[in-house]
Amino acid sequence: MKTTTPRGRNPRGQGERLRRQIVDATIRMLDELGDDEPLSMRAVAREIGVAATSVYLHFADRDELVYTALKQAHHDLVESVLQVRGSDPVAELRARVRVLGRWSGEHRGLYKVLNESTLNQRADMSFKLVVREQTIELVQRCMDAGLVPRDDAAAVAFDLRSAVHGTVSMRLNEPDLPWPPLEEQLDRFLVKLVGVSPEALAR
Amino acid sequence: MKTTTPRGRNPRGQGERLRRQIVDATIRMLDELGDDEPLSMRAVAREIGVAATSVYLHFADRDELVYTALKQAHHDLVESVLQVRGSDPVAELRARVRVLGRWSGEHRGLYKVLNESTLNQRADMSFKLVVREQTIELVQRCMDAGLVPRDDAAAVAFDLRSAVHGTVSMRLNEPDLPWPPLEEQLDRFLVKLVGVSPEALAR
DNA sequence: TGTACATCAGTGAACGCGCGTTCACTGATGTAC
DNA sequence: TGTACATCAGTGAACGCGCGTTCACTGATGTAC
Repeated sequence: MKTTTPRGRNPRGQGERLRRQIVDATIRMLDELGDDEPLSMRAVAREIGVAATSVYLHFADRDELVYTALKQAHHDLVESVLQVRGSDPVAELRARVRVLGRWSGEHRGLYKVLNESTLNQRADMSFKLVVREQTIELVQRCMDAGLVPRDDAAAVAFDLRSAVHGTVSMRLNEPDLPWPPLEEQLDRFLVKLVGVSPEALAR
Repeated sequence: MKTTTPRGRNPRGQGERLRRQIVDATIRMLDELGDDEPLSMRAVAREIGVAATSVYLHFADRDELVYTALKQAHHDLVESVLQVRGSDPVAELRARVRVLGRWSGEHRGLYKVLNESTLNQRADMSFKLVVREQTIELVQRCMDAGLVPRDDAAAVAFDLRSAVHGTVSMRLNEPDLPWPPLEEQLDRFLVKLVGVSPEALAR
């Protein structure tokens, strides 16, 4: 689990490299822990083979480090979800939901920390609002294209996000239970909650 | 926040009283913390005005205490959800979902610890399966009574539980966002995911 | 009725640990003159 | 070309803290004889 490079001092002007290593290690460790509280400055430093004090060269305190790492991780997630394109708004919505589902399975701990850690109450996580807005907009586009019944896009998007988050959360928190296939369930949500026609999904 | 009774030694044969106090305090503190990791034996002892060592008279270690408290809390929740009756299966399902929603709002921390703490992966939380089974059974009764379209009851129940858990989880984790009314959303879930007719809910 | 003993419901001091954070420092590399 | 100085990228020792857990103990109350 150690970082690849054997640690030597970075050349002059490259001090930011350590910063990147610290953030990467923090993201990795948060993903393993699935919680922010038990992540320690000392453990991060140990992970990359550096003195604990060196972390303070780049981050004022633990909170700042964790916050930076989460923002970074969330940014990467949003990037991969939003870059998805589809032949029409419904296909795009479906693809996005699937990418989110897959990401959550591949980054179980990060998903938990981002959405369920107590940090949500202690720090400003407003960067998460993008997802909310993008989902509403995309649902609206589905309606505008006449692909799903016209309705309150914000409410429909919220219902969809709730259901998707709910099943993902249950799967992550009790990974040992025998869960039914996620993608089929996501399709049901699109059909039942958004009003996508089953034929549109079969295509 | 302290326990009511000023602490004196319990009379002979009443040693179990302390045990109850410890569990109650633990439940209270877990509810405030919304997480099991930061709960300490010493803090529990402090809370009820007893030596830290006294906790060990009743619990072998921290895990045993937390586990006992959670089991207790879950039992209380299940009691209150399952005792709900309705004039027909649909009314009953709706009432149960509402009770769960209300409970989660009143015990935000407990709901989180029960459903989202890492304890789910470390301890045997199989007592939670009752809820799953009862929901399936009730959905099945709704179908048998011809009140909702016949379908795979297990899948429908799972979809419903996902959606309900999802919205509750989002609301709990970001309590400061301006969430739309919960009960209306729960009704939408009943209509869209289970197939309850809107008229049945209007009654 | 008296007394030795057992049991019960706790207590206080101590252990070793990992933690966040601060402080004064080191030693290589570049820069001004 | 040489050298004093500044800057950069770190380090090591130390602080005080709260924690889980163990250990030997205390002192009131009941019980056998």
